[in-house]
Amino acid sequence: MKDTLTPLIIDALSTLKNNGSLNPISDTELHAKIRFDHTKDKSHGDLATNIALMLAKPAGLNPRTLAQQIVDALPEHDSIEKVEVAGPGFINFFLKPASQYAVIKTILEQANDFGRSNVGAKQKIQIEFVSANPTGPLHVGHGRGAAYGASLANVMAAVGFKVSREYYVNDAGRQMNILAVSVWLRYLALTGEPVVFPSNGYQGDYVIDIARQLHKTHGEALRQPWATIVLDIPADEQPANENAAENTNGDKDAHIDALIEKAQALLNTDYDKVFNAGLDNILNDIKNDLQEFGADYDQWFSEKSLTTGGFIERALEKLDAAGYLFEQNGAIWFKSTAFGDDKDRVVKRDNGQTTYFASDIAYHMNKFERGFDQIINIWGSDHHGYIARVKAALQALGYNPDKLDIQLVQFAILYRGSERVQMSTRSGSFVTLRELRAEVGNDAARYFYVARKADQHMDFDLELAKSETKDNPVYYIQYAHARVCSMMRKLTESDSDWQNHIGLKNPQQLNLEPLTESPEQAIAQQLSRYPSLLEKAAMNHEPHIIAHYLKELAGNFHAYYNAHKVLVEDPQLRNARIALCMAVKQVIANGLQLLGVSAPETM
RNA sequence: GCGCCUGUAGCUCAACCGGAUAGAGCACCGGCCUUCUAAGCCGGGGGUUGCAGGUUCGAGUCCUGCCGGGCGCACCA
Repeated sequence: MKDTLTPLIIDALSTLKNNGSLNPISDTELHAKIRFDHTKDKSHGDLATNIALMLAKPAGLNPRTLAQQIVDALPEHDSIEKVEVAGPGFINFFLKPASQYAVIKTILEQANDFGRSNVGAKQKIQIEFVSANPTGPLHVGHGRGAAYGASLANVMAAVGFKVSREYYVNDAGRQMNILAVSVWLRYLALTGEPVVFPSNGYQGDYVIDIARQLHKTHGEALRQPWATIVLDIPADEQPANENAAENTNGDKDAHIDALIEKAQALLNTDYDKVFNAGLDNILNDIKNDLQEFGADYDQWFSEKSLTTGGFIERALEKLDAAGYLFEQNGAIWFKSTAFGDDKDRVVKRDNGQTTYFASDIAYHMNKFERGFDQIINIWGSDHHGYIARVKAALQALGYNPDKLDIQLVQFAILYRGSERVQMSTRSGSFVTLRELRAEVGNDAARYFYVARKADQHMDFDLELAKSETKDNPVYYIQYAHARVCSMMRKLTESDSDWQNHIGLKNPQQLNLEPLTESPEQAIAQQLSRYPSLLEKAAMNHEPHIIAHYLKELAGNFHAYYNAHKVLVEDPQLRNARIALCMAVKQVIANGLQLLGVSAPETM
C-alpha cells in the first residue's frame, strides 16, 4: 500500500515544483524522505505521512499550508477514500475497505510464502552464533544466543538473504587441555588411583561420565600411578578455609599447567585419546542440544583447522608484510592501536605459542576469503572488548571492517520464582540449556529468549515460562492458532464440502464485502503490516519485533473471536469471516515458524 | 580510572531509521461460560520515560553532563 501512495506524493510534489510553489529538491532525495506510518489512532486514517513537516522549512512554508497544497495536487486513486490534513501538518490517508481487505486474499494465496520477499537480493550472509567452548554442556546463557541467532537467520533467509549458519568450535588451546586432564584424572580415580582433583579443573559431573566411558573403552590402558603424576608438580591453591588466615599456599594455574604437561609426557600418543574423548563427547552433546532446540547449522568450523590449514601462519605473515607486527619482551604484538584499539595485542607469546586472538584473526580472514557480503557475529556481551581488536585486524589485513557486524547479546538472568539462580561453569552448579528445555519446553524457551531486544538485559523467569495456564504469552499466541484450527474442524463436521464452495481454493474470488466490523478492519490492517515488519526485523537484526507483533495479533484475534461469531448462518458473511480467520492463522504460523516455535492445531 | 550496554506503570517489557493522547502482559478491583476451546473476552485504577540542560515545528528516541545497574579492560580461551 505504501508503494502505491509514494508515487502519488511524488506526483503531487512535482506538480507543486512546476508551479513554482516549492523549491526544487531532487527526486531521489524526495524518495528517501517520503515515509508512511500506520496510524495508532483510527481518527488519523489508515496511513499518514509527515512529508509536509519535513519539507516545510526548506520550502519556507507553514507545514499545514504546504500539506494542504500537496493534498490539493494529489492525483485521484481508487483505493483512497479521503485525504486530510491534521495536527501540525500530517497528511492522513483513509483507505477504501476493499483495498484493505485485499491482503486476506494475498495471504491465503501465498500461504507459507506470505511475508517472504527478495529485498536481501541473495546477498551472502554468514551468521556465527553460540560458539561456546566445548568444555561443558551449553548453559542458559548460550540459549539466548542460540535462539537469537537461529531466529535472525530464519528471518533474514525469509527476506531473500542467502544465509550460512556457523559454529566456531574452540577445539584447541589451554581450556581444552584442562578438560582433557580433568577427564583423565577422573578416569584415574575410577581405576583406583588416589587422585586429588585440581581446583582449576572442570568439576561437573559430565566429566565423570566421560571418564566412565573412557574407562569402558580403554580399560586400564591409560592408567599411570598417581605418585608419578604429582612428582615435581607445583602445589595447588587450597580451597578457602575460614579457619586459616592464609588460604592460598599454591598457584592453581601453575598447578594445572604442570599437570597438562605431565599428562602429555606420560600418555604420549595416547593423550589424544583422552583429549578427543572429552571433545567429541561434549561437542556431540552440544550439537544434539542445539538441534533439538531448532538451531541448525550449515557448518561447524574447527579452530584446530586454522593451524593445520596454515591460516594462522598466513594471517600473521600478511600482517607482518603490512608492517603491523613488532616484537617486544620476546612476544610478537599486533599494532592494533593504529586502528583505534586501546592497546596493542599479543599474537604470539614468548613461549612461541600463538594466542587465541591470533586464531581469531585467522578465522575472520578466512571468513572474508569465503566471500560473504555481510558477516554477523553474535557474541555474549562479555566479549565486547574484542570488537575493536578484531576490526583493527581486519582493517590491517585490507578488509572493510564494516562488513562485519557484531551483535552483542546481554546475559539472561535466571529466576526461579523470585529467587535468582546462580550460574558458574567451573563449579558445575549451572543450569544447562538442556535442563531449561526439559523444564519449560522448547517453544517457551525460544519465545522468551527472543522476545527481548538482544542488547536488553533480560530476566528469565522459569516459573512464568513453564506456566501452562494464563500468564504465558507463548500459549496465548499458540492458542489463537489452535482456536482457528478448532473452528475449522467444527466446520468440517457440519459441512465436509466447505472447501469447494467457500472460495478458499480460489482466494481471488472471495467476496470480502461482508466484512464491515471495525475489529475486522483492524485485523486486516495488522495483517498487511506483516511483510514490512519482517523486512524491518531482518534489516535491523531484531527478531523480537516479530514476537511482539504476534502477541498483538493474537490479542486482536481473541477479542474479535469473542465478540463476533464466525460460523454464522449467512453464508456470505460466514465465508468472509472464515477467510479472515484463516489469514490470521496463516500469519501466526508463518511468524512462529521463523521464531522456531510450533503452531499446534490443538491445545 | 577508561570503554561497551542499560535505566519507561508495583513487576516483566514494547513503542516502526524523531511524530499526534507513551502502550501490552502480570499483579490489584469489577463483570462475562445452556452459544465456534474461559489456556479466552470486556471494564477500571495505575506514568514528571533516573536527574539536569541542549538541538527543533515536535524528544522515551539525538547531543552534553551528572546519578544508579550490568559487563569488560591478560603473553586465558
